[in-house]
Amino acid sequence: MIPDRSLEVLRAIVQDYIASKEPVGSKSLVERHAFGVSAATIRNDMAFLEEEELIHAPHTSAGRVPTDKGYRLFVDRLSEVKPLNSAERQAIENFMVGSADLDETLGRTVRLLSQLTNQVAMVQYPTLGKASVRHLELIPAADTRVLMVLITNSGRIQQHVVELGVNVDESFISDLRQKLNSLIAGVSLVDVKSKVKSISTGMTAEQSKITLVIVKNLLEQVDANRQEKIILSGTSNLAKREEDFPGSISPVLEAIEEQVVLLKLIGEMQTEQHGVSLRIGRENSFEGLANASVVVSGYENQGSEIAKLGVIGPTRMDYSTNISAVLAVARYLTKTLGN
Amino acid sequence: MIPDRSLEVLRAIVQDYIASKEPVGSKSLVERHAFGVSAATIRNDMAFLEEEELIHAPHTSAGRVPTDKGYRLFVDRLSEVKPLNSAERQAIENFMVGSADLDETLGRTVRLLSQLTNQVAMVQYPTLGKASVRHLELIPAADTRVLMVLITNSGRIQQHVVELGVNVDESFISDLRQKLNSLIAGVSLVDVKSKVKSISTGMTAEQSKITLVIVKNLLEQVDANRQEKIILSGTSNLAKREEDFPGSISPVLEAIEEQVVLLKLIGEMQTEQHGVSLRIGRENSFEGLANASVVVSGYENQGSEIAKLGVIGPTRMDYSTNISAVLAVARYLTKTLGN
DNA sequence: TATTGGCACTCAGAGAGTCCGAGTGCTAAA
DNA sequence: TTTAGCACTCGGACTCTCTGAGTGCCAATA
Repeated sequence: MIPDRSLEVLRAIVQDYIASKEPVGSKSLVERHAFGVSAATIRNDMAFLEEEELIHAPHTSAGRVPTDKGYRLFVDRLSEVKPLNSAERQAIENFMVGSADLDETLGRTVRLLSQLTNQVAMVQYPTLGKASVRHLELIPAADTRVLMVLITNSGRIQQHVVELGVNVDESFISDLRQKLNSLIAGVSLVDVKSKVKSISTGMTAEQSKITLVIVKNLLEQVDANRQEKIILSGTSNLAKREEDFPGSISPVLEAIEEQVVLLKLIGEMQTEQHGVSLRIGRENSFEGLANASVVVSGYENQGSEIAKLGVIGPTRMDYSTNISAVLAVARYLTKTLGN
Repeated sequence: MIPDRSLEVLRAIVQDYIASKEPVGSKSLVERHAFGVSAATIRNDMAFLEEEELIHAPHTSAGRVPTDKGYRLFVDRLSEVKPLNSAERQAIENFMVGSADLDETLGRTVRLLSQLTNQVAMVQYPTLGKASVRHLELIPAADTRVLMVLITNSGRIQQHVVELGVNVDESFISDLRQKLNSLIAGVSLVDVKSKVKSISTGMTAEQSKITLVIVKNLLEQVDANRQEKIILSGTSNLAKREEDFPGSISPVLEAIEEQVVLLKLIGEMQTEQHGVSLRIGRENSFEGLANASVVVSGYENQGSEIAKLGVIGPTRMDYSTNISAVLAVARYLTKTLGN
């Protein structure tokens, strides 16, 4: 359908455009690439590519710029994943060495990724998955409220305020805490539900009611808020690439500031080929990201908890480099979290 | 020293410039304000203000723009703190109602503040202060590491990875945890040090060594990392005010992305008059914030833990409004945290 | 049929020139 | 001390022109 040489021309256009930020014309194309044909021939190919909506001319007497569709074809069929150079691999090693708890590891990871790619980097917190309960703490807060803290053996800490509706009986809460801990400490999160099933037997109606509220919230913690958090780094890289965002970077900043938006975005993206998932320009369902591309890959925490990380940048980004950086960091994070 | 009318002229210039974003000239000044004198007189006053470096002309035939020094005089002596209107007060009420744990309360606060001011808002986490220990958890992580989690009665949770240097004996760690908890649970943070003093008596040399490492880290947690965290909101507001930042917003984004920079900045700012502290333009020691102003106020957590919150925006910001918003939100946060 | 050289055409952007008017400083009179 | 008057300045807006990179098309060529 699309002749080989036309594809080569598309690849050359994407590469040159990414490098120069200027629309690329037929003449400079034949100068910089050894096609073995004349500029006129290239022009025919370019006319064909334009018909296919893979490239687009900003105005009559300008060169061509890849469309979203063009970038998509490029990453799917034309680009090779470029292995990291040794300096970059070294940077990863240096950055991650001596990593400590989950928060810090993820924090370092997101900084690393933004530095490697010069884009905005994001890392999603891992899901609960197969982790087990380490400790459950109940802290009476206000009159009718209790702060619940759940600590898992993978080092994750979740907290939530439970509204009881009645005044807190501190000693009862303390008993309940001990009882709950003896039931679920060391128990895999997925098994918590069955363990706490009959906890309220032998209690007064009042106590039973409070217990049920707390258990319900505990199960919500275990079950629901799995992927609720994303951390970002390198937001200022957006401003440096301002010229790549027609209009303003404001909508992009707004989009990435909203955890909800990012989580939805990441949630929609299923890993495709090469282990990465990619949204180019208007493929993103968010208007604000119409000029942005998102590269995402998955990582694993201790072989079971899985989440995603990636970068966000202008559609005019260096896909090969960014894809390989995201992949490498995802692999490295999986490895770091594995032990 | 500076005649009254000249001060009035300065006030008018600041107000008009904030409203219009245009350098303001003598003629438009007399039109919009009832000075009772002619433009020529105003021009004389303006020449005087310029000599005092309170205003500055971008070029010969343009109007005048306040300098940092001019803004400083304005906020110190000329502006009145403008009380919030009822819609704004309503917004605060609505926003904070049903707030729950510390994280969520601060999260809501920072969003509220950015929405009220249309600037970048920041909230610092409260210091440990007079809180007391609720629970200490020790979780063996890797071979030689232990994850330490400290929960206080104010709902704050701190975690830290402790490197022991030797392999972890799980049962010993478990014993140690119980021992520590029985010693310090319910104890005020400031008293923790004396309580754990002689914990290692009766232990083997090996155990004692491990214990000391852990206790050292515990005390560090209690003592050191008091004000280590700041949360931000409304970063995209910067991009909307792009024209107010000559050059690029990139340096500003960089500065606020660095927790260290923000913490240093906030740390340097001691509350001055009206209960707020203010840095205008180059008064900030960070080059990247040369065109930015920072408004900060303090708030209290349960009458003892104190921290700061504020906004960052262009020097050409509406100081009256922002100062009152920061003050109101700080007061409201103190109230919310009080119970 | 695919490729090529040639050619007329297009048009954004850079540069030069002009003009306008808001704003200034100065001076001399009130 | 204030004011009216006036000459002067100069950024920004506007127009005009020119240039050259780039295009599409066509007829000749392999």
